[in-house]
Amino acid sequence: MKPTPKLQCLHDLRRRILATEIAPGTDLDETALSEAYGVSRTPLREVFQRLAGEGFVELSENRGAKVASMDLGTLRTFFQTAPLIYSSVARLAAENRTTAQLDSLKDVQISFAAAVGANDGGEMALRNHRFHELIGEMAGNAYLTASLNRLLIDHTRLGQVFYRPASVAESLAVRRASEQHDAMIAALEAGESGVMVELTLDHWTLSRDRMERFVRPDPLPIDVIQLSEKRNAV
Amino acid sequence: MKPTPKLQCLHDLRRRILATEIAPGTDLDETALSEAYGVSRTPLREVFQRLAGEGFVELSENRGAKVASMDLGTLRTFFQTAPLIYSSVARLAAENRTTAQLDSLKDVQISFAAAVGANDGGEMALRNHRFHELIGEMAGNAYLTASLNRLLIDHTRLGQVFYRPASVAESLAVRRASEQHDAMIAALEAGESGVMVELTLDHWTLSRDRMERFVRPDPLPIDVIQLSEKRNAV
DNA sequence: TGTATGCATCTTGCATACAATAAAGTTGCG
DNA sequence: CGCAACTTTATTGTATGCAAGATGCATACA
Repeated sequence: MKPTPKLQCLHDLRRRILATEIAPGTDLDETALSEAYGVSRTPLREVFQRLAGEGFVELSENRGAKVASMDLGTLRTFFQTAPLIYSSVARLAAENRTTAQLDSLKDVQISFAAAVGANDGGEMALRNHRFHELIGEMAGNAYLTASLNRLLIDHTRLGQVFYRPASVAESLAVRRASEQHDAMIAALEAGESGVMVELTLDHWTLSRDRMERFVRPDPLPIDVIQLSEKRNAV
Repeated sequence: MKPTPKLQCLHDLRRRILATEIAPGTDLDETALSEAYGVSRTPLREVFQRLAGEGFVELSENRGAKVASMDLGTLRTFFQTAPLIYSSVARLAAENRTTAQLDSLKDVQISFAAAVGANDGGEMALRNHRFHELIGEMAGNAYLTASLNRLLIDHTRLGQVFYRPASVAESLAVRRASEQHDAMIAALEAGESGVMVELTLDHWTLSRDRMERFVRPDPLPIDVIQLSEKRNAV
């Protein structure tokens, strides 16, 4: 693992996209980025191609690279697909995980818990991303991993939105999520695929509810009496 | 759609890999291929990156590109995953297909039937590939499509093996597959997702059985009497 | 005032030349 | 004769320069 500028650029772009530091739909300028990362345009373009393959960006002819957008259609398919893939991967992970992978997962979970303690929303989202990415690796199924990683990109980007504010209710949900991670590690270690699947679905439900509440928050208070008076007045 | 040499190269490499004209595991030489396709190494490398993103090839640092291998692990996960993804995609395709997509699908099926008539195994496999790729597009689910397309790559490459010989039993199976395609088109047109899923699973079973029979053929005849005589002789 | 066309500028795409890295072969020494 | 270190060679990775395409603006005409 040597920090060649090209790989550093690749990793940093991934991170920035996941952190929505670069917003979905943003055009990526070759010249500017190549100067910023100190690489020439040639390797940068290869990085773009690779990011495109992973679903981080979209390429179009003579139009350069653009961060993958998240429109209504994307969101719809996201909610449609996530439970299926997540639970399938969870089952396989419990069956196939190696102890080395389990150790890595534990490390990541420690980092995640630390971020929760520090109330660092961005860090939490990224560690959470890595946590689930690792579970994907445990499953050892290249076909599902392709799906999973794309789901995780959008999941993390959506998560950035509501990891930030950290109201009291939110931080409670985050602690709950962290506990679920611990339980998952236990289930994976024991190879209890059934438990793992159930935990994963619970985890999904928790996350989904928070996303839904963000999209459709409680309506602002309406002064009902005033409204009815108005109606009578007319 | 203009035939720029770069895209031509991309498509041709895809075709050759699917046709196992370039065998799994083969190393791809940049210099040789760039000369062959009349493009410089720079765009060719971008093609490699793209093919890697699609799962056709694997890249490794300072080691160039290699056609995606198909070892035992790959096969195992392939059989494990295919029915799940195929049926999920089938359901969505029936719900979301546009008439334009349906027209394309009909065209491809005509080509497929023609290839069956001409007994052209390679062409059959490629048209079949495109048929199922289109169903993936109909589903309109980028996450599942990522999985599906990777499955299809390996499915087509496996298929090349047994599409070739075309014994009497084989050609019967192929005709059966073609009929299933027709039925699928009808189900998609009617939006009958349940029927579509069932057809897809039948289609999978047919394909799987042929693959299994190829991997584990009927054993050679054993002269049992001779063997038992030998045993007595010892 | 609205629209169309031509020009200028900027961005992307490609090829060639050069640098770095890995593989293979050779030579020297034990 | 065998092993090891060094040199050579082949192949990959990177940079720069140029060409082609796209975008935006200005000007002219309806």
